[in-house]
Amino acid sequence: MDIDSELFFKALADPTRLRCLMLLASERELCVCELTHALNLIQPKISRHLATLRDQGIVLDRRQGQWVYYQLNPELPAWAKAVLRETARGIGEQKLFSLDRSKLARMPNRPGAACC
Amino acid sequence: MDIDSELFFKALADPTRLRCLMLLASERELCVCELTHALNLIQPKISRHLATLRDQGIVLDRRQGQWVYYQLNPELPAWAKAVLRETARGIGEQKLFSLDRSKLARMPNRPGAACC
DNA sequence: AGCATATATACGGTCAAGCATATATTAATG
DNA sequence: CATTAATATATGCTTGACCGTATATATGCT
Repeated sequence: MDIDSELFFKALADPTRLRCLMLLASERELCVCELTHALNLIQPKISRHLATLRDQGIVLDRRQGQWVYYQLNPELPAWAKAVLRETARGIGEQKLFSLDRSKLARMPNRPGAACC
Repeated sequence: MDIDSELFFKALADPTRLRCLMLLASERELCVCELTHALNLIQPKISRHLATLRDQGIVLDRRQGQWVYYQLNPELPAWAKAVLRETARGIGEQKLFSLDRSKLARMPNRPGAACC
């Protein structure tokens, strides 16, 4: 698969999208409401940013019932995956991103395959 | 050294800056006129973009006589260096970036330590 | 000093990207 | 079918980034 490097970095250059991607890098698959809760942002904002990531092929979406799950596109070129991996490794421990993870971990009534 | 991840990716999200960084990743040190020639862009544009890279600590500048040389900041955090390395490996062979390199290689009267 | 070259900055204008609010769509449930 | 929950999109607005042109600064040379 091929992506445009300029668009790829533009995608990472927005804090909301970067936080989503960092969470997706550590959690495999998340639905919009989980991301909304973890980042503590309003739903249309999350949805809009996920749409731009999807339009660029950076994430895949999958509808299951009322939920839409997003994951990193496994067909991203190797260099793009490496960029995401190295970035997660490098900044994942910063307060902002750790808090997102713990907020998600503490979310009540998480939907998803995990629980059923 | 520490950098802001959002600003870092914003820096990579502009084609002029990305091309400069890709060239610097393969050439160690380049002056403004070499970059101007290689990318075939007007000088103030190159200069302005290099200034933003410098202000963010992504590159270092060094004046030598009438020339100002730029290089990747060796004190960038490891993850940022890895991102640049992986990106160069991944997209360096695309036409745009190869052409920049060959344009540079063919530049007449290149200044710099190389020749003296 | 005066000119030429290399580089940096200032200025004014344009356009894209992001935002919040409001509304539409889709699916589950009663 | 009506309602609720989850998600997506539309709208109007604002801000910031980038651009080209013009000008300033700095260095070297004669």
